[in-house]
Amino acid sequence: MGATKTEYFTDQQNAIAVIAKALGHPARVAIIDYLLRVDDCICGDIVNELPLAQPTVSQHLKELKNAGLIKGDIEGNRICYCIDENTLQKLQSYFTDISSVLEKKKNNCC
Amino acid sequence: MGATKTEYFTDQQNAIAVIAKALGHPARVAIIDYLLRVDDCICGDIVNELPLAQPTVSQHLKELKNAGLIKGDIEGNRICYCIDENTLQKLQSYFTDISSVLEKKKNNCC
DNA sequence: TATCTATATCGTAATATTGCAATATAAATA
DNA sequence: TATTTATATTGCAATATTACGATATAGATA
Repeated sequence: MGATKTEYFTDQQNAIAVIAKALGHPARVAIIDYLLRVDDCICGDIVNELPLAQPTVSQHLKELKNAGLIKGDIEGNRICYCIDENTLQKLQSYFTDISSVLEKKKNNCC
Repeated sequence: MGATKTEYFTDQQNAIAVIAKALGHPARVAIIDYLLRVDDCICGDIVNELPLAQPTVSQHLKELKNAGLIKGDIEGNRICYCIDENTLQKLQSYFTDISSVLEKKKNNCC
C-alpha cells in the first residue's frame, strides 16, 4: 500500500499526472516563473531567487527536469536551465481539450 | 522539516501549485476525464469506473473538491459531482500567459 | 421499521515528499 | 596547484500521500 497504482491508468492519464505533479509545489512554480522572467538563458542564480537552501532547490530542479518541464545544459561552471516548451504544450493542449468539451456540454446541473 | 513552506511563496504561486497538485495523480486525472465523458451530471458511479477501492476514490474526490476542481451536490442517495470550470480556467489562463511570454522570448539557448 | 445502496470517515500501514546539513564534484580563477 | 564558486548527491528527520478494511451515515426501498 501507499504507492500510486500507475499501472491501472492510461499512459495519457499518467503523463498528465506526472507533469501536473511537478507543478504541484509552489517552489517549482516559482522556478518556472523565474525562468520566464529571465532574459535569454543566463541563469545560474536560481538558488538566490528562492527562499530555500541550495540542496532543496537542486532537488526541485531535478524534479522539474525529470518531468520534462525544464532542460539544462552544462555551461562551464554553471548549469543553464530553461523551460521545455514541448512539455508545457502538452499540458496546455490537455486543458484546451477539456475546455472545448465543457463548451459543448454546457451542463449547469451543479 | 518536511512540510512545504507555502508562506515563502506568492498567493498566485501557491494557488497554481494547489490546483496542479490535485491533478498530480492519475486517478484524479481519470476522474476528471470521466466527468467530462458523462452526459449531464448523473454521476453516482465514479467508484465503479476506477480500479481503486471505494474509500480511496472518495478520498481522491475530496482532494479534487478541496482544490476546487470539482463541485458536488447531494442528490438524494447520491452525490452529483461535476467539474468546476472556474478553477480549470485559472490553470488554463496561467498556461496561456506562459505561452505568450515564451512566444515573445524565442530563446533557443538550451 | 429493517434492509439495501451509495458515499464518507476513521485508523493505519506502506510509501513518497520536503527540507537541509554535510559532503562531493567539477569548472574557474588566483 | 590551491582556492573559490556553482551545483549535485547523500543521509536523514519531519511530514504528507496513497490505499484500503472496518465502520459510520443517510437516503431509498422493501
